[in-house]
Amino acid sequence: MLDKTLSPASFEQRIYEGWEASGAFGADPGSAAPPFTIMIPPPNVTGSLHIGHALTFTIQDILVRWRRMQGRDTLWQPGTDHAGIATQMVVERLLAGQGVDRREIGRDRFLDHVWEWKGQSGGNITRQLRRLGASLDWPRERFTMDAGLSEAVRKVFVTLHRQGLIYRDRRLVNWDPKFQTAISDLEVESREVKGSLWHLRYPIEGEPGRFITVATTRPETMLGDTAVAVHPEDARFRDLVGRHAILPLVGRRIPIVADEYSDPEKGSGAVKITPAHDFNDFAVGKRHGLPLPSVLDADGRITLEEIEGDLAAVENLADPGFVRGLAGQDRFVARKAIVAELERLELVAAIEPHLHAVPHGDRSGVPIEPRLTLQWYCDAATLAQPAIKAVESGQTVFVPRHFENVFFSWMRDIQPWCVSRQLWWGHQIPAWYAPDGSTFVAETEEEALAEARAKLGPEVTLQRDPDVLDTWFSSALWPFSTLGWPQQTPELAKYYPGDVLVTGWDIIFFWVARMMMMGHHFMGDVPFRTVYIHGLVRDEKGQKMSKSKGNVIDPLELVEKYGTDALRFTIASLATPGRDVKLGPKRVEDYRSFGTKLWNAARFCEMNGIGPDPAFDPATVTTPLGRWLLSTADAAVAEATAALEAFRTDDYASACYRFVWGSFCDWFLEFAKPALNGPDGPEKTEIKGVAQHVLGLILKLLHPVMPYVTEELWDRFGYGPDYSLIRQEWPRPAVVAGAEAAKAELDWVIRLITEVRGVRAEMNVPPSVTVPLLVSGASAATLSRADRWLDVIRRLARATEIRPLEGEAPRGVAQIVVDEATILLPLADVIDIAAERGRLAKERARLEGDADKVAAKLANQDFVSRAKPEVVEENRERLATAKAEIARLDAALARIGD
RNA sequence: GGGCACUUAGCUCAGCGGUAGAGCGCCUCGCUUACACCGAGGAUGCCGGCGGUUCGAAUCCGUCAGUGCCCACCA
Repeated sequence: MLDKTLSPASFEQRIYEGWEASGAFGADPGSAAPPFTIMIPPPNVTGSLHIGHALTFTIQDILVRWRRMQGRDTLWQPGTDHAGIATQMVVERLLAGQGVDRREIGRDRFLDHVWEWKGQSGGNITRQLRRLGASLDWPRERFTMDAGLSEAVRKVFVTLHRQGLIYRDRRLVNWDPKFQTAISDLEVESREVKGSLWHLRYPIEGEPGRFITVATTRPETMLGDTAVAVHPEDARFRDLVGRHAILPLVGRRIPIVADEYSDPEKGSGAVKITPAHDFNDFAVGKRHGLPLPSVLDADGRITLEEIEGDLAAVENLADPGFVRGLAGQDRFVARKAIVAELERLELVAAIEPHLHAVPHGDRSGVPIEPRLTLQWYCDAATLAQPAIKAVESGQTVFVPRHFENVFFSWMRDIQPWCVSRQLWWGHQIPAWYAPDGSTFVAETEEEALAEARAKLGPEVTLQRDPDVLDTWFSSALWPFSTLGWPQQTPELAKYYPGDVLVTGWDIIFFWVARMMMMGHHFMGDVPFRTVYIHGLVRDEKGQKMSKSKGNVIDPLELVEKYGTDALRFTIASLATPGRDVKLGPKRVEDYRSFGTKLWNAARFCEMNGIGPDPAFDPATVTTPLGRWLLSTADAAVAEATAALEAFRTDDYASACYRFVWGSFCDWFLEFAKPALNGPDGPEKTEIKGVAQHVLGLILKLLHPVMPYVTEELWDRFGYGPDYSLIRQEWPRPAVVAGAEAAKAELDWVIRLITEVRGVRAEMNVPPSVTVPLLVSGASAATLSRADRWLDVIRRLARATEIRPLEGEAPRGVAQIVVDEATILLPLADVIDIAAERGRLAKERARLEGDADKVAAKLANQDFVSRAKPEVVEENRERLATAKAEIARLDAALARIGD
């Protein structure tokens, strides 16, 4: 016997282990079955499952389980990401707690610590994925820093370098002063900051008492100014172009140049140019051949090294002690000091409060410093071209489609990708330098050395580039590196390109775009055919979840409390493509009842001896109830399948919900009760056969979204060997003989019962009162129908009997119209005649309003001549039906008397 | 500044050219032998505003307004 209540905790773990042990998740490259491939977006190896994971992996698992049931050779490729900065940060913090600084212990020992940490916490996320029910092909699990993937990374780097698509360049990068590394444009986020706009007066050379005022938000960088720019058309400054200003504090003579970058509307109309600390100024500096002195070091502290010459030359112009004293000061401390000093010198013309966007490191949270350094870059613009074409031509399609615009707009204006990071945890760049500065890029040190020796002589020694690659560099290779590339494996041949990539819109640029680039370049084909973009999970109020807000939902807590299936069903129901999902415990609690409903329906079946019957053949079903259920089930299968094909897990969940709850439980099981309670016979046997058949079908239909409870029921009922539902064939819609007639008949019964219930409720007839149904004006077919369904109608409509009305209607009746028949409920004792008359009149008015609208439509010549014929016909029928019903209501009103 | 999305029942959202839908919530009734995480019944909408296209618009086009987001921008 099934327990009275559904308790997911009692079987979830056992079932998952059963599946995994049976190899049900495994792909088989040797099989003839067509593949279905999803590459997991690799979570951080040391991370733990958050609600966003629950969303993306639930969607993926639904697709995977469904395709597997459809007979596809399914590969859901698992793995984890080394997550360079994030992981290094965690371990650094851990060590700091023990009083250890990574710089003290050195690179090798630090990396030992990171590997140790990975060993300790690396299993968390995969254990949690198992709890979610994710049917990943675990034996194929990969890690972005395992030997194979590292080989792929080196191969790609070397190849792109040979092709000129990876190169080293000295230019401004986004420098994160906290992590002391370069980061890519994508890792920078703008934050609105309340600051000030300082108007500084720079003296004009040779004209004592005359100044040019520049406006800046960053006075501390003035030490590195090498020009002042004004707009060429700006009359205010025309006579100053070509002359020089004297940089205060430093005394450097800097040219006043005309450049269109300067905006006369902004600030004072003149702008200081600091080429080494501002991206725009860098471009201006290049145009005018200006020097590029850096005045901030890796920590974001003032350094005077590169302006020593200036200082030495002109020390008489300022207080040398002040400038010297700035050396080593933090940039924000220096800002205050410089402003104070300039104020003292009366060189501050104005200070305006100013709200502006300041770039911050997305992980460090500190303001980013543009800094002139030597880094490795990838020529993304070139790699982007085929990727753009692939989306344009539909080789890869985004779902929903409008995300293609997001993809295009970024890809068409893509900047060189800075791929080097000044970190230790990651793929060390395979580049070696000789003492003379020559660079050797090779997959191994031996190769690099051999090359160097050939070129520079046998004595040469090489030093490896200490930097590592951006984590997303290895992620970009994920769709083929996990399959064994650069080796030509059977997996690579069969599972590339993948079918679907499922991910959130927040990493289209970071990951999707880069996989598109690398996949196309190295495999000659796109990495996936479809990119399914889902939203982000927010709390019930639509707020972003964050630790600081304290509104973070732990998916494992929800699993603990409501069961995995409830969480999965909730997510599936709420996930509309591309839209954010508002989720809270309440929603999961609501959807949990669906699993309970299924459980209880199954219990009912069990109690009535309904169970697997291999001999049952749907084609032999003759009862209207059986045929109705089978055809309704088929419609649900068709709907669910179409929804999954369109990546609509919400529609899929809703189709299942409506069929199971609305059709199977509310009507079929209720209709089946009289037969099930009655004596054995062919009808009872058939109803039981249909019930077990459709219960099995329901379990299959729901399995992708609620794998645990369906598998448990499958096993408990003995539909197949243990843990075999996962391998069952996905149901196909079938043609059911006599489906139309059965539907007409059942619809009639359902309407009759619903109408009777309605009028009873409205007349406040207590459920304990049962009444006869007197039928007037019914056809012979209707009377025989009523007879056939007598037991059901008596039970569900609280009726004593159904018989034709003979002679005059009794006094005090409530009346309902079902098709051609009018049903009278004699309720002399309880009925309020006036209320009944009012009810009928209201119904008549509603119908008349309806009829008038339709009649007006049909009177419109344009409508009749231009609308589709079937629409016109449909309206004619509607009018006729309404009119007939009005006539019957008139009769009913007459019957009721005064 | 450029772009995208959204605005439908109290709440959360489907629907995207032919009679306005679901879940939850709410109201009334009910322990009818699967289920109170239940059953039966009910109320609730100028489908953001204004124009246009169409025989017909919640659905298509334009426009305005509000909301959210992405990209750019340390004068």
